[in-house]
Amino acid sequence: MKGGAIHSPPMPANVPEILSQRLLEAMRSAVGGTLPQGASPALSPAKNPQFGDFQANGCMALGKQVGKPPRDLAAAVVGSLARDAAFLEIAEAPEVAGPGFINIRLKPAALASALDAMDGPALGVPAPAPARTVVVDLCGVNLAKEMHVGHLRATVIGDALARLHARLGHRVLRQNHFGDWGLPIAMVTLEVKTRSEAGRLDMASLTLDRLEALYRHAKAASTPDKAALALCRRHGLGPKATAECEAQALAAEENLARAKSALVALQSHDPAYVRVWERISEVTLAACFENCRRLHADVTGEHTAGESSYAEELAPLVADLEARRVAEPSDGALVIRLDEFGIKEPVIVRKSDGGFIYATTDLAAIRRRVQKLGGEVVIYAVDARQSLHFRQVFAGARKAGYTRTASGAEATLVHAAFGTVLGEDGRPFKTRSGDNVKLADLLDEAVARAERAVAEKNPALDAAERRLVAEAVGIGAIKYADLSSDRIKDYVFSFDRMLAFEGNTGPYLQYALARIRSIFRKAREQLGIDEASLVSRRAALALSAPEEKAIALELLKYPGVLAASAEACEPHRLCGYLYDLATAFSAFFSNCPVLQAPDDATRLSRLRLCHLTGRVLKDGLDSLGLIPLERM
RNA sequence: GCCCCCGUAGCUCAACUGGACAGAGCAACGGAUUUCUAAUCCGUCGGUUGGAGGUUCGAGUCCUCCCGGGGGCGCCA
Repeated sequence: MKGGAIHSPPMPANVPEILSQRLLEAMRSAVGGTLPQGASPALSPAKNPQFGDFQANGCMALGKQVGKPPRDLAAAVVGSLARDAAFLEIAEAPEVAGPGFINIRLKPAALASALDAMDGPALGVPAPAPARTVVVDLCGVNLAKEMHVGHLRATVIGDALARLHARLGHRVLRQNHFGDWGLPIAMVTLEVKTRSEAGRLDMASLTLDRLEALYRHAKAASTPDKAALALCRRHGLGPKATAECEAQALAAEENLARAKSALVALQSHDPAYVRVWERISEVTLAACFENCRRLHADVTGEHTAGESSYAEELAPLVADLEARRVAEPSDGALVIRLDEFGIKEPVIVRKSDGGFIYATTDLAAIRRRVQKLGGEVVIYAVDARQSLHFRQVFAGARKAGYTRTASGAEATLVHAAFGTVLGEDGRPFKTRSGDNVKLADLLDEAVARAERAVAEKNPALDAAERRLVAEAVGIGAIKYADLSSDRIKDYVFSFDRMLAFEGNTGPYLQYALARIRSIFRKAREQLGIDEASLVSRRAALALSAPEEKAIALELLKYPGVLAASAEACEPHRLCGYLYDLATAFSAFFSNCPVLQAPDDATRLSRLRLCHLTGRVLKDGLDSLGLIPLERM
């Protein structure tokens, strides 16, 4: 979704809206005047077709509030609705069921006109009131490190949340919090610099693969092998082994000291170090942006703010905390106590050696995002293992006043935490040797598998299109698998399942859309029917078959699902909805001939259903960051 | 030791934030193709929602305790 999203003007035929209004009115008269705070008809699509099209559960909650039997209240509500002309224009006289449910059946004409009203540019999605600025923290790559499945989730989920909010009409700013600062970074910078100066490394042809190896090497060389040393001492492995261990420890200490001075050099902008560091950064980000491009995730340089970009802000920030006594000394360090937020663990903002740590940077990031970028909502798509860290930092920022927006309101901070990606053995997803799986390799394999499937199922596609389709299907499958289950839970990574064409998968949704597109190609070729004219002529919708009615009701849910999915930061809700819609369409497709419909009116009506279903599917896929396909 | 998250069909996952008989896909079994992509659709089988209490008209969902799994707990990011 680019720039400003599209929105509906106030809709004359917003059926759920009207039903809710009439219900609320009826509830008011049922209690004789004033409703208690928060009373709502709780109107929702019927859970089961036998209960009608919509159900209102509000009378049961109301009964509890006003101390009256819910069934009596519901009976009174139903009684006054049965005399309400505005209500009866769109629905049959409602019924009470069970402990106080109100079941509502729409009149066929009302269903058709609701659908017709939805077929505008916005697909029934209202403009937000008010539109907000939403900052989304996503991706979070680290310098000199390959992206792996953890970054996959942070990127895919974060990008989907950004798209969802943008689709609803909010102003969205993506922020890729790039880990490019700190001691480990200094280590690898020093390593690269030393090798390059010794002529053993060509900076121009530096690859991320090579960088990651150097990073590991540098890190190992600066870490005393305590385990080995302990082993030598405990088991008396002989003077030679012990001496080797001690030598390693000594060397590590020296290397660590060198890394620390490299960090100081970087911090004081020593050009020789900065040049190397910038090159490493460039190589890392080039790979990151290439991965994001393939992932169809909108993350580029303009969305990237390195930790280094906060470096100059940290000392003043901490001084501010100290001056205002938000932070206090503790064992030589400076901490913010968070007891008033129910958090026992204080957050350290300055180490006893005077250095800053990641919590300090995260505070600076919150301050920038809220007070400089104008974020009213800041969402973090970050691993659930950082839950405590974010609770601390959010509370600390609040205590410091960094969450106060320009208008004086408190920004909403959300940790959209996600679980771990597991292999099919139920253990964290790793290679056999225990290393992280490179994201790029994962994408390659998904695309290769998708290409084999496409070649087999649709040999008619030429090689170039097959390649494009495979890319969209393979990558889409991975993304959808990541988005379609509750993000807080761990999920099991399985190529076979995610690339299946049955069940709640990306390919299944893309396929449903491709079938719709195919119908319109044939409609044009064989019958000369143009999709655009279909809409402009507002062909009448006749919803007689159960499959037609089922799709119509499903379509009407879209705006509500989109809003709920964004509000809860849970893309899987939208996924589940799109799967239901695609399923309803598939049932329709096999039972209701469109082009071969019995008469012209039915054909046009069904074509409009296809058109609207296709639009919602495409809009939904766009909002999740999957690529809709004309053909597959 | 303290804190957080998770536990739903053999497997992988849902359940609109407290609503009606807990739903899908896979697997197993049985059907549907002169028709727009069968990459599909329809049906059958499959459940003490980890356990025990509690709250209420109503609990997979909220509270308490237990069991099991994962994670995190100032000076790494």
